[in-house]
Amino acid sequence: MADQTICPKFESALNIINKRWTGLIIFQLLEGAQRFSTIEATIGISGRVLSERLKDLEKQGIVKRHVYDETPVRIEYDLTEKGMALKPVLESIQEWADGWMEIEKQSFV
Amino acid sequence: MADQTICPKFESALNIINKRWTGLIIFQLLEGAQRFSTIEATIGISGRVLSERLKDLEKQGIVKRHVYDETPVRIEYDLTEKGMALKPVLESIQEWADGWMEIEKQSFV
DNA sequence: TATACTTAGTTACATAAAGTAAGTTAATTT
DNA sequence: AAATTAACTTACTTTATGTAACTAAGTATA
Repeated sequence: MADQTICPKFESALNIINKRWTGLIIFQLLEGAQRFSTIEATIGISGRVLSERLKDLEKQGIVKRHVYDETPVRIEYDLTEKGMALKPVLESIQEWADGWMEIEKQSFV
Repeated sequence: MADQTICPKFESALNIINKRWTGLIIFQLLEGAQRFSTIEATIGISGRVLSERLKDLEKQGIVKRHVYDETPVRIEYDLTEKGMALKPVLESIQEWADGWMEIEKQSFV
């Protein structure tokens, strides 16, 4: 009636990584610290969900929020060590994508 | 106003892999071919969504559905070559989980 | 000085995705 | 004949995401 065999750490990891947008957010931050609006524009996520995700990721210790008290204030997000440790995951996805994904031509409606 | 820098193959790959349950389904099938009800019970997904996911994954060429015409009929799902190629992805997630995930004690409500 | 713009969000509401539970079909066991 | 199992599907509910407008504080523009 319930799961048995699956490693709970693995399952929790999937619960984080497998959430919509999380992969792309982390991928972006592997490039270096970025501002809210930059992430928003680059990956095409809505502000509402980006805000939600960044808070989750911060709570998970994957992302860190930095407030630079300049005028105007600058806020940047970057990866913690735990977050950086996800690099091989993203790389393996990239490799799989290179080897196996077809680019579908988008038909513009 | 829109994304620029992200590799479209990578993005499509993430759109598949990052869907809820997909990771766990593939992880299960890495163990070998399995029946619908086994996957359902093992990972705790609802039948409705499992049915949906398996169809998607089949369409993507990641999973293959096999009908064994015994009585009663037996249906099994397994990974294609493309699906098997996701093994390193799941392994890298497992490694990250081992290194960085804390097990939260579940408080039963 | 007033108006408009930018950043980093939040809020309210609409739509899409996932969960729940019951139903279906065909065959099998009791 | 009634109950059970497998592999789904259907109808309905709850949750997640998208959209758009709003806020606050500062900056630039007319």
